[in-house]
Amino acid sequence: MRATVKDVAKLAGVSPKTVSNVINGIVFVRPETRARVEKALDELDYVPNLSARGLRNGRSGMIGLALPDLLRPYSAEITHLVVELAHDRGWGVQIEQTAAEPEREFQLLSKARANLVDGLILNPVNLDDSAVMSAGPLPAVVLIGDVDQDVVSQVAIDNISAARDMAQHLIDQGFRRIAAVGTPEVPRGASGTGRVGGKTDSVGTAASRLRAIGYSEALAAADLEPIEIALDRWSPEGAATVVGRFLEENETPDAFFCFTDTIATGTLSALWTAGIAVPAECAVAGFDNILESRFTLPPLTTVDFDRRAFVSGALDLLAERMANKDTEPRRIVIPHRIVTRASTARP
Amino acid sequence: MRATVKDVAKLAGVSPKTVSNVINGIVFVRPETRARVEKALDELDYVPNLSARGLRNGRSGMIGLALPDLLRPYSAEITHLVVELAHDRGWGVQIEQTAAEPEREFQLLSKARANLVDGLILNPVNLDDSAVMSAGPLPAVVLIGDVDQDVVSQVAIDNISAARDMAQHLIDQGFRRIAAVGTPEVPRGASGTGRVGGKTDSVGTAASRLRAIGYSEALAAADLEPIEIALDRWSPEGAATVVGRFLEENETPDAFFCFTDTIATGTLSALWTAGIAVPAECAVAGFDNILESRFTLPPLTTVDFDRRAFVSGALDLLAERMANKDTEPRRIVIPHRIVTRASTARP
DNA sequence: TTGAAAGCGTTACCAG
DNA sequence: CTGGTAACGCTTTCAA
Repeated sequence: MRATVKDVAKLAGVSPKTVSNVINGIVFVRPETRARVEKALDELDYVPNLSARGLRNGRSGMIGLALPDLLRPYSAEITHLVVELAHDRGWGVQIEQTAAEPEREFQLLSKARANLVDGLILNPVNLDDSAVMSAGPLPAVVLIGDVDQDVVSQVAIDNISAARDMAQHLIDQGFRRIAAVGTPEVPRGASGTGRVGGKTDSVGTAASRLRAIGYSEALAAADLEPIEIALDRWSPEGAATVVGRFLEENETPDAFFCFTDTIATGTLSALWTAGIAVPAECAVAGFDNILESRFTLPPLTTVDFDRRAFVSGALDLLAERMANKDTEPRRIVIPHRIVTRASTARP
Repeated sequence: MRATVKDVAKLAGVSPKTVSNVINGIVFVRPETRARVEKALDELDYVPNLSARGLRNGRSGMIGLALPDLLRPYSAEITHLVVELAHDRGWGVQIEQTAAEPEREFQLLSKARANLVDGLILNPVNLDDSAVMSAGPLPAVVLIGDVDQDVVSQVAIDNISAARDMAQHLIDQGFRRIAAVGTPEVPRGASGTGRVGGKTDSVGTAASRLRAIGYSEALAAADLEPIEIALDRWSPEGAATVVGRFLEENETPDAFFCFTDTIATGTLSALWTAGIAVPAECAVAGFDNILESRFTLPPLTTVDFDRRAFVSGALDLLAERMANKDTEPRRIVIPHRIVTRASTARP
């Protein structure tokens, strides 16, 4: 059995409270006593029971991180940073995946892992403002992504303008027939968004919708015809399949604007398979600037933003909410920029 | 304030025990009483406090997952599967990263997150058998990777023979000058295959050492000269830089055997930059068969193993240890195979 | 089948 | 500066 404060106290000849004081190191303890306690601590190889501590002071020292799909390199980058930066603050990270079941987001939001996490960073997919609103008394939550709501704090990039910028970059390069890959699966028309709880079908993720809007706006402004290629899931295999089929059935466009770098990976593969040279015959652009996109062939033009600032901002906001639930929700927008690489070089 | 069992009990006009019985659903409760309790549960939006439950039961319902570098797509795949399969067993997953500080592995091993996790899946890097031995009374731990020890349960692939098989595949394809990328950073001096004994300083990760051994063995058997390109970190940028420099200073080999697919990504990029065609002028092979390797240009020949079986095995072993700490440590070896794609086609 | 009470390991309050 | 004691919310003896 593991040693407890009582055991340590007994061995050191002090009370449990004193041991606690030594461990938490806030209160002044006489150096001599402290030494005795520390010796006992060491001797018994004392490890605090975090469940007990969590029960007592109402905080577990853990935060939750909920991402739609952990399989993607983008998720890996976010996870990596969250774990690293949370560690610096002394927090552990519990990880969850939401895409498998739509209601999971809502569950996490309303229960926050039943007090086992002190706060939650949620990258919502299906969630919209109404869902957030109706979640009842909220735990400390920060959304990462771009959801139109002001109930909880949020860190985001401006998806619409980023997509517009990228589409504009492609237009500026002289491309005319510019296809978007990764648009929502449902023709937009119903402005109402997907509602969580299984009542309405999802019409695509928030990011997907917003990027589609930015793309459309830029093309409309240049009087170009949009070409939308929908994807049910943002995976390389999905993109390769769908784009491959598109290439068989359609004239090759001047450029593909892929809504993530992962999609671009699949698109590059499909073009390669079809024997179409990039960028000579067709350009490709991505979104997110994942680490690997510098090493695709050719290297990928993409939308970049400071991921560390992004995650760091999320943790700041979370700390704020955890310290005081009554603070106004804040929103941090991280700037973005187009990183130009060979994949969109002028033919 | 959140509702507790007491509140629910009061509202339903029963005792806390009955509420507990209803929640855990093991003991028979009269349907009528059950209904009343469930109504109260619902009405008060009761959420159990997992810290309290954890304190009482001695189990938190969470496991830890510790990987060296969360940034890699390989880590994302493992994480994805662990979260998914652990979820099926009703476990939450706490995630940790170990590569940043070498002692972290040891800490995790000896403390297991101070009882906040019931078990730990650890992918060791620096750990060797002596470290495992000396960790003292062990929590439920399963190692993923290939460490030469039999103190704790382990799931692994046979790295040596997998690397040998891949090297042999390259030899069979007719390549003679075959370079390995990702070998340990050994101070050259020890005999060819830097074998490492118990206490010696680490000279690279376990996987790196074992793969180097398999590679050397195959080349030696074919009477070929090994060409080892060491890497301090298995990243695409590292590989691109080091291989790029290698290409400037040396004659291009017939093939690169990269010790991970991530390294292969960087290698392909370096070859592309140098204007060397793959596989026409130089072949490239990887290891792990990450999702993206089907979509590199050209698609990557690599070592594949059933990742789901791998993770599922790890969870089985962990469950075994958690249920009964006195069971013998077991070792599961997952079979591997070479997946042949265009990157190693005969010139 | 249900109720009362004890206790898991910590920390906080209040004495001394 | 330190010791006793209570309490966090839950589950689990034991009794009824």
